[in-house]
Amino acid sequence: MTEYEILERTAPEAATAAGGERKRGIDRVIILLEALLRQRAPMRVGDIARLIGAPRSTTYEIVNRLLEADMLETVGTDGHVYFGRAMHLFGWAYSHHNAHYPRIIETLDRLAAESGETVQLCGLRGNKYVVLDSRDSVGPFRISSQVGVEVPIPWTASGRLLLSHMDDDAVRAFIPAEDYRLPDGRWLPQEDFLAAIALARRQGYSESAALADRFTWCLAAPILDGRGAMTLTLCFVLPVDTPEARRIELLALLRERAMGLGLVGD
Amino acid sequence: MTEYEILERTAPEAATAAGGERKRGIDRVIILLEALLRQRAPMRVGDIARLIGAPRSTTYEIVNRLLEADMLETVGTDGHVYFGRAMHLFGWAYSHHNAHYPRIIETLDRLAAESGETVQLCGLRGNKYVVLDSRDSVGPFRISSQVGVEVPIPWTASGRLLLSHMDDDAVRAFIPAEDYRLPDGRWLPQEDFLAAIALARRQGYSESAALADRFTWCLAAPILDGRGAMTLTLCFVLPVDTPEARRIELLALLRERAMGLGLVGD
DNA sequence: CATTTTTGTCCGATATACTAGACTGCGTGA
DNA sequence: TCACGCAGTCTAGTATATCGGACAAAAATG
Repeated sequence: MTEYEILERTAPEAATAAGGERKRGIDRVIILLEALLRQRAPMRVGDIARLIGAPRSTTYEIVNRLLEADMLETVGTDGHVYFGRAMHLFGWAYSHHNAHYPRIIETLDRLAAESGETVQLCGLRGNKYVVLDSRDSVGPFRISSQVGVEVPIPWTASGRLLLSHMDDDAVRAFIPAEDYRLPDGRWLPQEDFLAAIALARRQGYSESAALADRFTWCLAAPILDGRGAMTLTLCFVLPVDTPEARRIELLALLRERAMGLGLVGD
Repeated sequence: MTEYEILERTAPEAATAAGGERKRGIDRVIILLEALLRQRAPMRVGDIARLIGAPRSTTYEIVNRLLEADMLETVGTDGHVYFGRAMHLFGWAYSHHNAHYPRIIETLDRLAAESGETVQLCGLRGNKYVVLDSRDSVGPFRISSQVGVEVPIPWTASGRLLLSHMDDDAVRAFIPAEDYRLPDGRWLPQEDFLAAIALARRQGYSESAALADRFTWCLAAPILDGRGAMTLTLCFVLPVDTPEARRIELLALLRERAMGLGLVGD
């Protein structure tokens, strides 16, 4: 089985992208970078071309230009490419533009070190939820998570907090219908989701068991930015059998630390 | 004085970019992102247009497309834009593709915490030196440094290590002539630089006093990757009056930690 | 070994992305 | 009030970026 066939299997919709259409370079670049992010691994130019539905010649042209600019770099000797150093610098500039980002990361580190559990920094990207950074727990059966992978918002505890500034209609308009279908096939009733958001808003935290999968229990607390908006959350991802006493203890710790990060004028 | 005039002052060459030339979108995007990185602050679209020498209509077109893709995002209410969340994710993917990047960052954190000094992770980008991450010292007169700013390689201690895989001719071809001119106006003789590289190669570390500026003393040690290549360095940036005993102590610590990071098969 | 697939580069034709410039509306300062 | 500069959008025309396809060389495949 070629690498491409594997790719096609994981992202068939992209592979069937309509051919014959002329697209501009910028669009190709954006599609290419998104594809590379989803793939999370270096790819060969030929495979990229097929995956994003672009002509080979065009793909070579674009990839070479991006290599020149250091936005991509070659990996290994057989023509694989992946993100380049320029991306690191752009991304660093993005994160650190928020003046207390270093404090957020420090908090993330300390929470992980003190608890030994998986801790994540989460936010939205468009109408999806993404993990922005994480510290994975250490045990033999570690619960780890993929930074940058987009997940339907209703699958997550943090999502309930991140939407708590919206009214019901805004939420209804924001979330695509298919995102209410949980990974195990169950459909989450929209009204339940709206109620959960309201609850999260009242409580100032959110908790969910066996939502995105059967074996995790998530605790999430908001980080308020300078203007009191809730654009980031900290969250614990615990094994679902964590004793209640410990969950309560960790929730308190999480809320205290998250609270300590916010509202400190910008 | 408008913001633009300030910008022009700091990057006059870009502002005088030849007009009237038609460029493709990809090139505009790359130039735009580089400009934003150099500026290290949100900019308004009009100012971007002038700074990168692109027509206003084109700049709006491109900026809007990048906003849509989350590679840029609006900041504040008066039309400023800066890097967006997608950049964070691309950059994260870049750094963490190196499997032991988390260990490198952990080492950076520990060195900073234990010493209280400024510690940096450094590398090359093209034929320039860049700081990839740093932890700044805490004292009242902190020596801080800008991640992502490009600096001529001969100005840095790390640069001597990062070129140590090249022979003299390769170095001569690699470094632009004007990069031998130090910030204080002195010219560093090329032969001295080549000798310093050879010394760094023999010693396995590099040290420089009052090179990039009058008041810092830099210590650098290499991080070897899986194949023994020297693509990253860790370095201390110390006040120039740091007692010799302490410098020796810190150098030993730095070398030990940097050594501990390398050669652990990929 | 012969056969097939893939890689990387090149080229001419043309659909179109980019540009110049016009236009509106807002805010500011005289 | 007017004059001015800037933000943001829109349009028509053309310079050119993109595309399909051809090609040689390299790498799988049988």
